[in-house]
Amino acid sequence: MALDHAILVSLLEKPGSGYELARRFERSIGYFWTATHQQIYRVLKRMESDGWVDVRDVPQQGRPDKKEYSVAGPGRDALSAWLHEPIEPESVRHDLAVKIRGAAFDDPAALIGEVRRHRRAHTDRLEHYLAGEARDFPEAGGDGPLDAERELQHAVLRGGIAYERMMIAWLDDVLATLARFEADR
Amino acid sequence: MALDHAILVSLLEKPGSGYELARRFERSIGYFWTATHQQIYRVLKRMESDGWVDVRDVPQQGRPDKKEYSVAGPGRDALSAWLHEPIEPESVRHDLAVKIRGAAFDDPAALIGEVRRHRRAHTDRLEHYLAGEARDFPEAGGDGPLDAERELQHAVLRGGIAYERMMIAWLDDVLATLARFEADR
DNA sequence: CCTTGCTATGCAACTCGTTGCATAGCAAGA
DNA sequence: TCTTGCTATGCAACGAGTTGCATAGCAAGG
Repeated sequence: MALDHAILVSLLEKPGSGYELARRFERSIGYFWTATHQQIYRVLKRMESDGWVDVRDVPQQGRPDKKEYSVAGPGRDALSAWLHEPIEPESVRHDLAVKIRGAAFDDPAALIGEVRRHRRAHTDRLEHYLAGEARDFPEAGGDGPLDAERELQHAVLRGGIAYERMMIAWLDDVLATLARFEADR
Repeated sequence: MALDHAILVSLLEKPGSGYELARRFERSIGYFWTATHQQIYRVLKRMESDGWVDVRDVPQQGRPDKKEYSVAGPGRDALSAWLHEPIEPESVRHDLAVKIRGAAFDDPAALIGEVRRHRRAHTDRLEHYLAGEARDFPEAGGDGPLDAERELQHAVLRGGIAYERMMIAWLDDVLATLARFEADR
């Protein structure tokens, strides 16, 4: 149940409403954890009734009021406990890999368009990450004072960058493989 | 609902029982798609009643009888239809990334052990993949006759290998980052 | 005024995935 | 003989995640 913890981390980084959290899950946090607004509202409600988060009604002008959530003591404790217990290395799920192996029983070359589409999605994400890195972490290598929040966010972002680069290279490999079947038909 | 399709692909590669499928999902298929035996039995039952797969009772000596499933026409059609429709690039879920960002609000250096554990899991998997590659795809580069099933399985395996190598390098990066906080406390 | 569109929150129903438990055949060793 | 352990299948309950829908405030433009 790491959605709870992902929300707690996000609220520790910056308190916000369910709506704002949902937007973050489309961006920064969402790079390694996805969630819809439904899930988020439900979890926030549960965490509120468990005393993990505090709520504050924030009137706004020009837009509807919002409920701003922030992490309370018990929520912090729950997060800390989770951080100190081991978790299983994640299990991966790649629809595309299923498709690639399945293509052997259909028309391999027909997959080329789909793989190209995915490649484009990954190059887009990579560019997005790199732009974010240039914007938020400009002092590359300049070892200033240790800011845990910044340094660790940067480390996670570097992971995202490495992942996208790996995927692009692999999809090129797959495309080269598929091309051999195209020449064949 | 790609579990259906993952099972169909696996049965096309080789017919088998629910139990055998569950074992494959711990190994080859499981590298990019996980499933427990419960899920598998449930899906097989549904696909059987939908006519996607055929069943055959296979008596065995020395062990309990089994039901061997194989893909029927409608199942093949369903797979083919899925192969030809676009899918969304997968959404990733990395508990460990949540932990790393969360560690900023706890004790970063306390994560070192956990990250090392994950690194070990990934080096183990990498070695396992490489052994499988050496065993099943020895003729590296030797462009023999085009066998779609083999070539595409190999391409997917290369993806797994690239993924593990990327993860190991990134976890080393994370460990170096965390080490700076250890020196600090 | 009316539509479109963004912010903001939520319910209900459903499907997918996990966990615990149960049963049963058979082999091998203590 | 009794236990352990692997093969083989399955039910029941629960929790996580998805999808469709609903409501409402407010702004901007046609």
